[in-house]
Amino acid sequence: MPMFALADANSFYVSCETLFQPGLRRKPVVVLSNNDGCVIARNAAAKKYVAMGQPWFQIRHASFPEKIYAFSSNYALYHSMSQRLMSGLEEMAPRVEQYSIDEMFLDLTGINNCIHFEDFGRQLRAHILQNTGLTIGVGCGPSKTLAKSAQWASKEWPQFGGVLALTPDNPRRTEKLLSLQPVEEIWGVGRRIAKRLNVLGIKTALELAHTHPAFIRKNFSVVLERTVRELNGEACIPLDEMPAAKQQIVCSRSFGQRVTEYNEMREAICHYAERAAEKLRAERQYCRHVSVFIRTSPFTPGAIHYGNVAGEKLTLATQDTRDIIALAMRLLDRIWLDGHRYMKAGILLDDFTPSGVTQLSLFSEEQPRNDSSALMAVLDGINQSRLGQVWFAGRGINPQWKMKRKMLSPAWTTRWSDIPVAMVR
DNA sequence: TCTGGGGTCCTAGGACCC
DNA sequence: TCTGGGGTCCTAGGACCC
Repeated sequence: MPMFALADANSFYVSCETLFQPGLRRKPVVVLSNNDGCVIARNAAAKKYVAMGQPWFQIRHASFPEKIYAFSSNYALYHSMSQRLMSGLEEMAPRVEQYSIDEMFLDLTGINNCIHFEDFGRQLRAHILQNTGLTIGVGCGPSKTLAKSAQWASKEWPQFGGVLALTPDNPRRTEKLLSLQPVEEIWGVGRRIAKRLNVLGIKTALELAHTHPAFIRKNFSVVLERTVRELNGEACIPLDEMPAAKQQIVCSRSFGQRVTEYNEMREAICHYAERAAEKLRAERQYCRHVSVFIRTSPFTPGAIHYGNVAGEKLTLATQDTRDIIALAMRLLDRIWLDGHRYMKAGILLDDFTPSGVTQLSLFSEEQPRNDSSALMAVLDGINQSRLGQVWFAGRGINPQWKMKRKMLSPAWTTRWSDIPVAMVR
């Protein structure tokens, strides 16, 4: 019988911030999305005042019984803390799957020959706390979905001390927990599906578990059918140790202020194209398809919302920034309309192949650039060295539209000049 | 004034083939 | 009355995740 654990950090982004400003730990703290747009993480103290996804401008001027501390997202810090967290977890289990920036599935099959699952969970917690300063929750179950449910419960009820195991030898306990879990809290059930299930009278995880899989498959999908089976302890979703190569790369951003000039938009698209090409090379892939999209804000009252996307296939697969910028510029020209106040734009690369020269068309005039890989290697080498930066002129210098990050914390763990100093008297 | 970014998988339907 | 059947490939859109 397989056994999975899910380990996940408590309010990860906020914890990363308060780790270096411990005085804020018990105060309400939130982390904001890019451009300081809306709330994407809250600690326990902030949960009673602020909803997930709530726009910051609504909160900033509202009055609360306590001051709410806000940080712009600092992904350099979160990534570096994530790496420490993940290597700490890897040390404790032979087979693991990193599921998100702060979550890891661990294969615990057979481990109960030596130690109880919950004792193991407590060891895991202590190990991570000591090595990173982060507090994690641990849920165990015979399927990934049940491990997720256990982890949800470990946070919902503090008396579990952040560790909870659902095991086949105690089915009553699993039933009890599932009867208390609303369907929208199940892993794989989002708002839409939850609504439809509620209409059918299925409100709790236990009620979903007791619904016939064939009925679910017919009326919903094979995905939800799998969830039903997983809730019944049947492991349908295996541990994925080697995540497959990416199938698409997206670079998109909302602007710090609206873009109305064509030249500004060109700079932005050029910048995103550069970033996307860099990511593509880091993945050691070549792409054969590029799309560009631009859109206005759907929230502006009165204004007509405009959004459009254009895509095109490349004759030759490429990972050369010059090819991707050139095509992106042509695509932008197809969808650009004067007179709109654009809020967001982006580029998407897909249709990947692991090597550049696939099959040269007999009649194609186009030939691959022979200096490409050497030049790109030099570009990436300089930019990764952190000693200097080079970029394509089309991106411009210090543009108006760049991201707002007014409340950014220092790069505590990734920049020498920002390393915290301990004062000893 | 002000509302995130980056992914995955599945399905339905159209185009096209013989 | 009744207007084929079966297959593949591609794309757009919808659902989900953090």
